Amino acid sequence: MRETCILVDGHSLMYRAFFALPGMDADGIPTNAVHGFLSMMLKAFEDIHPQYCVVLFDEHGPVFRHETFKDYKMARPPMPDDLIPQFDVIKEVLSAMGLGVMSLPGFEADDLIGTLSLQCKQKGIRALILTGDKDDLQLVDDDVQMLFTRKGISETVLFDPAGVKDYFGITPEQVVDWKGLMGDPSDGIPGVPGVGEKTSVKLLAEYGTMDKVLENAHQIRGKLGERLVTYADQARMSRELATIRRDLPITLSLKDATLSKLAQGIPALQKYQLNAASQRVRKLAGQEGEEAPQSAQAQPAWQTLQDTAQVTAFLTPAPKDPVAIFANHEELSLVRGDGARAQVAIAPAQQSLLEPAGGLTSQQALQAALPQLKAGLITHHAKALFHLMGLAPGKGPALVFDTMVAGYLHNPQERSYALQDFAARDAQGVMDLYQRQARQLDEEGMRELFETIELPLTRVLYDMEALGFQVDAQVLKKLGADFTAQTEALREQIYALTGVSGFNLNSPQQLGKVLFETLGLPTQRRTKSGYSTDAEALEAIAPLHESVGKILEYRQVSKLNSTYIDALLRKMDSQGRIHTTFDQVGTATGRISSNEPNLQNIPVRTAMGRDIRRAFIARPGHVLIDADYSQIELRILAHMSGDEAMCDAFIKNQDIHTRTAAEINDLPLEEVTPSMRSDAKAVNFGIVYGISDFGLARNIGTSRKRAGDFISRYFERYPGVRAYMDSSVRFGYEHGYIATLFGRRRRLDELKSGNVNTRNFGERVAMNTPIQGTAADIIKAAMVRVARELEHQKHKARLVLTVHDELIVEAPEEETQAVRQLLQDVMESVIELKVPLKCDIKVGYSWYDTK
DNA sequence: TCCTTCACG
DNA sequence: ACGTACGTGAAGGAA
Repeated sequence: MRETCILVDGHSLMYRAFFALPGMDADGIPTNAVHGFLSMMLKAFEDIHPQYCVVLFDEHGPVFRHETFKDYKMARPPMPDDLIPQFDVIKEVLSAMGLGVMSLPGFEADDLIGTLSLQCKQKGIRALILTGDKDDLQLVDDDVQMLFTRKGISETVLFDPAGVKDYFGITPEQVVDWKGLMGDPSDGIPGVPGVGEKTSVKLLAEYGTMDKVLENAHQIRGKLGERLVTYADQARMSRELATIRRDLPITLSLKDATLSKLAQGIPALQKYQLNAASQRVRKLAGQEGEEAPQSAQAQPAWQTLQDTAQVTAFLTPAPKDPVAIFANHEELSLVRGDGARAQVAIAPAQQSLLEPAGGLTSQQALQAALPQLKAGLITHHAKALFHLMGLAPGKGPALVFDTMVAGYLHNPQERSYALQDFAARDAQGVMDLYQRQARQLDEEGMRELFETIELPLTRVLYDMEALGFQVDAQVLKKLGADFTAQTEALREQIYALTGVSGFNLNSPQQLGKVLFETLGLPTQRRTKSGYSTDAEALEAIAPLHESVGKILEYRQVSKLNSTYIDALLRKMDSQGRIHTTFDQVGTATGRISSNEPNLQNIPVRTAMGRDIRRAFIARPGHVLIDADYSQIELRILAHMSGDEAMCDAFIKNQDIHTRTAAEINDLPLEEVTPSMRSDAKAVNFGIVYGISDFGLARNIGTSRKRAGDFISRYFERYPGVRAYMDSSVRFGYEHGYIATLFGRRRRLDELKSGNVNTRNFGERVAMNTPIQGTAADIIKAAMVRVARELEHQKHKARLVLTVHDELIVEAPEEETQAVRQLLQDVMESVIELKVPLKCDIKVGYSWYDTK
């Protein structure tokens, strides 16, 4: 295995840690930054197990003017007083731990990192840069990776070249051009005023390099073009400032940077009362000592495979048992292609491991392994692995177990399902985890849910992602032009009507000032940071000033433009299709979510927004078939509560909102007015959410008392519903979790809280989750069966999207009738409840036409 | 990064 | 007395 040297940007990490953590001190010396710094560094040690580590610091000494541009940098904010003394503390501790600590007068940490990473490369050692500074992304290549800290100090992401491109939309080579254009105030780099992260990525995507951007600046329309011309020189200078040097007169001394003497730092850690760090160091040092002799005996030797033939040989004859594969893509699905390390463990008897090396990429290794996986695959985050393999739709190994999905079923509320524990971060670890989770699923009664729904669903979702949804770019562009014209006209009108021009309409803060201070309109609710300017607040004052209606309209149109037009156009592939990513482990209730782009919130409620659905189309010769469950949540409520009146309504196929209105107003169905039905509809929704009189009152705009009356009438007429809700809450208190009809669980820690609000929230969750979650179970089961039936019946039609209670299939025109029937039959029969399941099906050439 | 706002079920 | 409907993802501004 290749050796790894971690290069830490001490300056960047100390800043990150200082702002991320609350103040703390040891005998009057602040240590919060030291504490956070060590926590990040030790996390990297635990996860990666590097052999070497050097920490680099800035040193602002005499500067040689001819050597560097950096003394031209703008003034930076001064270092906080509490941070300054912490640098001496951290340097003392790091030196005591036997790690490398370096600085060079006149240079910043990133130049030292640039230089040392190059030296690592030359020695054949993998360099791993630990930093919170995006500047260093320019150093990333096949031998140099970067661990980037996010969310304060709690999370790191591993970047290789493909990961950089995926995440930031630019290549490592483009980083200096990118920084040059957008600047970085915290680093004293001016950039081009008015050009931020988004604009610079867009410019580089279009022109490739800064030089090309500046060459073509005069052709770029509007303010942006002007600024690029005016500030061209400043952009070029900024690029120089952002360029990291790799030729400083320093030498990497590996023997002065090993992790073998970590334990010697423990006294220094204790001196500053850094107890958590001290414990972790003890463990790291102890493990090293204990594990080494053991691994030489019990652990199988690594086989380094250089080409696909060796991979095939390694897996020949094809294993009779499922093969576990670990690929370190799970951090954020970011590390792909060359960067991903794939290991294969064959269970249970023959415990060999392999690691691709040399010119062999893990993608090639995985593809070579594919035909040999006849007994199936066990892995963590199979869907991402399928993408890595480039699996063809419907092809590939049987998925035997997915440890990420199993982890999700065990607790659907984890923030991340990345394999944290170092022991699990290899193929054997995945195999061990699988054994443990399989037992756990049995214990928790979720084996069937896992095997018949979630696991096969993974494959269905992969095929949907890979297939994508056809989009008509022309329709989007036309709409975008209309929207842009409208926003510009509205903006001018608003400036004229308010008498204030030039303020940023997208800023709630500035807008609030204009409406509530300049114009003196009555303030509505307040938010943490000022006046509330959301649609509800604006609607209340709309009659008082003509500008307010225009602002609402502006908001609507600019939202459509920024969220749907630009984003979707950017996501189209060469075939004009958009590939969302479905998150199977992202929601607390069991629903699937969709991201990058989110195709589950494409507008439908307003006419203007709904037009966007004209761009979502079927391929030539195909149609879209859209099937949605009618009132699935209320039908589930009827079933689970067994309430007689509610079941009766569905069995008689009555309109449930009309029936509810008739019940609570004590009228025959024929005498229900539209307004009564509308209120009853809100009550029905409220029931599913775990109703309160306050919430209902706000929603339908009535008094709290009247809302309360509605609710009591409702429970009088549907007594079974009340009994069911009570029993759900009681179950939650007794067991600490709540379950769906299919046994999916959600923990209810909120019910243990001493805070009433938290507990009330827990009770609402106890009422809502079984309903929302059962609906998710049902549509997931339907998806698995639909996909299976389409294949068995040799149809070419395929699922392309799911939106919670809706499935969309793209079908050849000639299959329309058959597939339409298939969808309806499968969806309505996927489970038999006390009331019928009903779905509505529409066919069209665009999603708009399936309304 | 956090907050506000708003698109969907 | 006190804050409230359930579940998501994305954009833009402020700091």
